[in-house]
Amino acid sequence: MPRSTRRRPALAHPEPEQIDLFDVLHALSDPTRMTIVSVLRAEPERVCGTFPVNVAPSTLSHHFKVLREAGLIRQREEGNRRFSALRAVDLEQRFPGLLDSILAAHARTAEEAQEAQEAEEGGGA
Amino acid sequence: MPRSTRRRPALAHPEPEQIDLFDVLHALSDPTRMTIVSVLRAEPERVCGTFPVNVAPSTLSHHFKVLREAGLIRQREEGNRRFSALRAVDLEQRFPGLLDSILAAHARTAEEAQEAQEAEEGGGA
DNA sequence: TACGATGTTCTACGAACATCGAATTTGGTG
DNA sequence: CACCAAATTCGATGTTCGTAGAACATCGTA
Repeated sequence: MPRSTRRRPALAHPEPEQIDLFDVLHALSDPTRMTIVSVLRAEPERVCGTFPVNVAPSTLSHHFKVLREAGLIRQREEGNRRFSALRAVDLEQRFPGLLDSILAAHARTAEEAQEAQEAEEGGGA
Repeated sequence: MPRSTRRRPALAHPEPEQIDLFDVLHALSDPTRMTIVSVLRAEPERVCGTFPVNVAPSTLSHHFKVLREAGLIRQREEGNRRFSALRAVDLEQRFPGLLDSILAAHARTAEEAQEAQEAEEGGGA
């Protein structure tokens, strides 16, 4: 019996057909969580502590839990670290086109925010 | 100066470019509001009190306000009644494909709920 | 074994939210 | 004018949410 694995309770992930639309929309209605998902779309996996967000570790842990229980990300443990990955395939199967259109909308919003910031720095300072 | 119109303050609607993605997602993360939007997609306009939702009038009024301020619906007054319409064109311009994919996802969810109910009535009773 | 790093759980708190009932405003109609 | 209908605003209530600090668990390593 392996002693070094699964000491903590296994991470709960909903099955693809159990993913609830309202949970997904609620999860993505928070900027911090949207950032996490957005970053995760560009790379296969990432360690929890390396996301570009300004919140306390406990808060970040809470957000990961919300995303995981909503079915948006999958988390696996490796030693001390925890890797997160976007469940893009499962989400595409469950709600085709949904994630893409939301992330596209967010990318547009992010562009605007950046342009506004540049305009402020250039003209306001 | 017409006395019979615009006694109450004009209804506030955000411009298309002011529509915020997080406001939209949050607005649609509530089942009652999702139902309103879903119904509104199928017809051009509808009177407030005729939506198939089970909440008090004051609660419904609150939900309409959330939807309106998020930019999802447009409301106009006609006499005593208030008509609501989906801002499909504005939303498509602001976030292309977003509303369609969300409503498609909701339609799929609604189908499942109906099937589950039928299965329960047929096999469980 | 002791220590540091990573991440979680527990607890708490203020803000926001969904809900309702009562009172109010407005408009149509007898 | 009196009354009713439609919808809102206001006030209150209980819940959920986002946040952070403290304590705890786990792992790798000196």
